[in-house]
Amino acid sequence: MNSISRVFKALADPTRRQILQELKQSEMAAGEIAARFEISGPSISRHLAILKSADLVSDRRSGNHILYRLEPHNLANAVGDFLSAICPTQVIQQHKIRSRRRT
Amino acid sequence: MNSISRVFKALADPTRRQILQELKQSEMAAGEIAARFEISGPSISRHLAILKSADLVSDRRSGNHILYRLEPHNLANAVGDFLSAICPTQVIQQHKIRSRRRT
DNA sequence: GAACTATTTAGCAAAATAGCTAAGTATATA
DNA sequence: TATATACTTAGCTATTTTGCTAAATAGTTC
Repeated sequence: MNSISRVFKALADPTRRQILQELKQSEMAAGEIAARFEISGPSISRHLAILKSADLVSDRRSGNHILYRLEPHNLANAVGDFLSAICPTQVIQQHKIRSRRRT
Repeated sequence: MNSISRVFKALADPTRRQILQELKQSEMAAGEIAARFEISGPSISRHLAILKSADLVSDRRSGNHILYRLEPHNLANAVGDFLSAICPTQVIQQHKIRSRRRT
């Protein structure tokens, strides 16, 4: 599966999108993430593996914990490239994902 | 299912993403779209229904044909809102989905 | 209205997805 | 080294998704 497919597949699940939201604040241990959801630890672990394989998060071990961190560049690249390929520039400009109007 | 979920589910399939790309040029009849893919007409018809239920395309009848049209605003809104919610402004600005640098 | 064209809907099979529990791996600590 | 903690991997089930063909619907034309 190619990169863009992995990203959009990863984003198709609401739990995974929510995990990304949680990680926006700061990196978190897998267990800490799991504690914020109703579903089981192993299920969250699998969601994290899917997010990681899409390069939307990265992980690192810290002692007994595994810390997950959002990788916003990869998210912005994949999704942004797609948007840019589909939507006329004008539409993107009209939307608030634009950067500041004047620099 | 809510709007954002419908959009991301719709975008999860590569055939559907490609349909959106094809529609970027101009509106097209269902059969004309189907002709560009290997898969059967009924399967394309279902993909179109999914894209429509996510408000990513609209359709209108013209005589014997049903013409599908890209709805880029809905695409930009849903995906853009999500990106804005997850990625720091800085990351979005660095990416080319930003609008022109200076106006 | 009968026949033709364009498209969708129905019904089915195969594959993918997401959930669970149980078992395995890795690190920390007594 | 034994035990505890934190996660992941394996193996299973239920559900959803995607593809197909056949049948139904909508509009056009003779």
